[in-house]
Amino acid sequence: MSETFGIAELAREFDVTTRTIRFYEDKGLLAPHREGQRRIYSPRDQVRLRLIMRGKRLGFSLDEIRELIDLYDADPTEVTQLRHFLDKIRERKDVLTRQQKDIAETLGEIARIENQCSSLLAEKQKGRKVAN
Amino acid sequence: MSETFGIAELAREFDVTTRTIRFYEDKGLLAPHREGQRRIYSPRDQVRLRLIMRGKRLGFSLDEIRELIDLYDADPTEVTQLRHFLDKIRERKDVLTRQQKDIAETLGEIARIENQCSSLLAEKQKGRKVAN
DNA sequence: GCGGGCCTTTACGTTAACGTCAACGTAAGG
DNA sequence: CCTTACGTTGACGTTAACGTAAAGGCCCGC
Repeated sequence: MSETFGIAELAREFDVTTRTIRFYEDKGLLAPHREGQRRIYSPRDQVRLRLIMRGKRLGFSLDEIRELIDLYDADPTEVTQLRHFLDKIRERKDVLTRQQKDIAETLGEIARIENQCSSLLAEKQKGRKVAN
Repeated sequence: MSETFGIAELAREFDVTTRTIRFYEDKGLLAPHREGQRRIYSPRDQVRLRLIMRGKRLGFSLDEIRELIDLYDADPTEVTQLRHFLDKIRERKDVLTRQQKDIAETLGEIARIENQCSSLLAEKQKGRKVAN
């Protein structure tokens, strides 16, 4: 019914260990509500964890991921902060754009190899039939 | 004249330390020719290092990077190997495609934030002029 | 001959991101 | 009351990817 998770549930859902989740909390990436001692994960926490996982897939460090997440839900009040904020955003954009390029290149090269391979495979199999 | 590099040159060129380069060699990612004791890096080695750096920007481990590079210059002779090879290639493609999606999402969200921010900044600056 | 630059190998140190283990609390079920 | 499941904190272990320092070889110009 409720959309809140216990730590074990959350761990199963995201296919990580509870240790990992607690570790992220230590690092300030999560801050679940508590019922007594126990951690309760709201939908918002779940979104955060999703963001964390996405960051990891992109190879970012936990520090970088926290910075990124902070961008998501901070709202800077002062103009100076706002500028700084925009700078950070653009840095991120640059990195991500760079990654896009890298991926495009790599995918291109891989595709070439794959084509060579699969046509080679086709050859071999044709040859086999004939040879037999 | 010659296109070969010493280790220090290479390090400067790619903005890494010589330690890093030697480390990659230890890990089997590079295998430079030697003149006596000294390492000589051919253009081919330079390409390899470039691939390594790209892999790192994408968050791959050195092991994963080596696998990828091995894909580049291996040519599998047996059909069984060829199949296995194609499997690996497709795995890579999947990961990269996944990353593409993740990046696209992240860039989208970041763009939204950037827009909010910059319009907010514009507001503030207009308000300032008026307020003054 | 000597400092400086470039190179070598060997080895121990460090950081991030967890894994693993210990020792304990609490609530439910038989 | 005992076990079982789920949770807690705390502390030490581990792996990857280097950093850093030690000790020395080779060649150059002064």
